Amino acid sequence: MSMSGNVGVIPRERQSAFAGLNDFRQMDVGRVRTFWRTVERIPAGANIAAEPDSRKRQIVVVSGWISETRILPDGRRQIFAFLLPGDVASINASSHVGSRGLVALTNVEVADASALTVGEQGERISASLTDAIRQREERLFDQIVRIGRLTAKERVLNLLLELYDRLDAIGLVKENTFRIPLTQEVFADALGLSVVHINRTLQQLRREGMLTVGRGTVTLHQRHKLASFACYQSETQQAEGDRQPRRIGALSRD
Amino acid sequence: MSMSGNVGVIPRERQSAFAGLNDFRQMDVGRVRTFWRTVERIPAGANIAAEPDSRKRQIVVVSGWISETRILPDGRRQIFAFLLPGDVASINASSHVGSRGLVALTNVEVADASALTVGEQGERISASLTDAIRQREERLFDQIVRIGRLTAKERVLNLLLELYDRLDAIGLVKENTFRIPLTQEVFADALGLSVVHINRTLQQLRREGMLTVGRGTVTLHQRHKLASFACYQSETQQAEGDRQPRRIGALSRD
DNA sequence: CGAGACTTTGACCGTAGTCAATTTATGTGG
DNA sequence: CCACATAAATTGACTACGGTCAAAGTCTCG
Repeated sequence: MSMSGNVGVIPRERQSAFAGLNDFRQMDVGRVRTFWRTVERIPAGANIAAEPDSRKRQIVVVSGWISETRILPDGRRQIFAFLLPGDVASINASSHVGSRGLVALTNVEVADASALTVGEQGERISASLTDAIRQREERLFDQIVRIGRLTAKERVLNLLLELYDRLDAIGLVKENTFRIPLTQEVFADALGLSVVHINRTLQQLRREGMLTVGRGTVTLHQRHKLASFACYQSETQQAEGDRQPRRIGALSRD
Repeated sequence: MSMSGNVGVIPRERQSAFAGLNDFRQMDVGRVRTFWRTVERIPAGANIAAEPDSRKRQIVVVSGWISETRILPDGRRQIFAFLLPGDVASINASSHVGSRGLVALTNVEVADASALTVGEQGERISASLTDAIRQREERLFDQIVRIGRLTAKERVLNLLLELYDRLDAIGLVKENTFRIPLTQEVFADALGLSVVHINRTLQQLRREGMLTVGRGTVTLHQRHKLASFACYQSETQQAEGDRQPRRIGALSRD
């Protein structure tokens, strides 16, 4: 299964729409031009797979949303992360049965990361990619905490707060509002909840005036309060508190 | 906060106990000798923090169990992963409030990864470290699926199966049995469940003859059946099954 | 206008959490 | 080697968060 979509040059006009990307990774305009030339376009809903030849592959998202997903044999689905412009991901050549897969949630443009790390500015970009990878891992931890220890309300808020910050960083937030091309089902699969419960949770959050949702758009009110309520900490901290060391014992009786 | 424990040379005699480590990362004996010299010993229950000076740091576990943990401001705790001999982890200099922390679950010996990647064999070891890092990420995904989409019984089995495979790979499994220095509370924090429920789940699994637990030891019966029951796949596959593309819609009404 | 995808609602269920008490290790000092 | 202290494992009673099922309502788009 090879990558869906076609390769093409993105018209210059559109560049303005992604202006934020420049700031995000400190890539200079010249570099971004090169960027455009190696961009691949992928239609919404398509799978992003590695070329049959290349074993491994790293991509950078230029525009659009991607989800990293795994589907269990019985149909249950889990979304690990959402990839936004500027994010990096590796594709395992093996996109076969059950692996982690990348799915375009919108029309997407991706660039080959390896193609960006060569040349004069390569090192600089390489560094920002390294940083992107680090952030990516950090987000996986956040995701684990969300589904492992937070309640439904907290999960929803926590994820929305993360998306807010990430989108804000690339200039896609205006007046506490951002576009979010996610289905409630997708949201549910990311947060380990059922669609029905996501729906009810969103309603509750709306009723409580914590957020406004509508037409693919989300507005967060009083982000500070929300953050502390949902145990959210914008890309750095977290609260430690070493619990007193316990005896390291056996799992059980017998 | 600097790394707890003291640095010392590990007596040669003990090396035999970790024979499996050689096979695991294909490190030749000579290299392992160097290994020992840079080993740091950490007592059970202690925190493993970066030296105040070194910004980032990568370590390799030589012996013992470590947990990667985060504690939320309200005390809830989530364990991201368990580190076993041969595993790699990076320590953020900032071991302050709320970050991800490494906690020794047993007496532990760790080596500095960077110290291992220099010299003649450095490249070879470096490669195996890279591989270890890849596996590590893969396991984070497994962890997300576990707590996001599996039931309590499945979670417990799935994790035990993973530990089985990892311990087996380093020669620490005998007759389907392995030692597991985990408290039910630790187990609970890793699987996003309550201690009480972990306890009851273990009992149920015992009653159903799927496993035997006792005195810090676990025996898995009919691993194959357990694996399919718990959606476990030993470090490779997974079942894909692209759900039909849905319309990418808005999150809601209004 | 219809079809299909998505959202919403209601009724009901069940897995897992909470609280609190009890029992069972495990260890330590005398 | 025993008594006591403490961590860990267990149990029971009760709760509640979130899941399931099924039907209806909305929105989009061809």
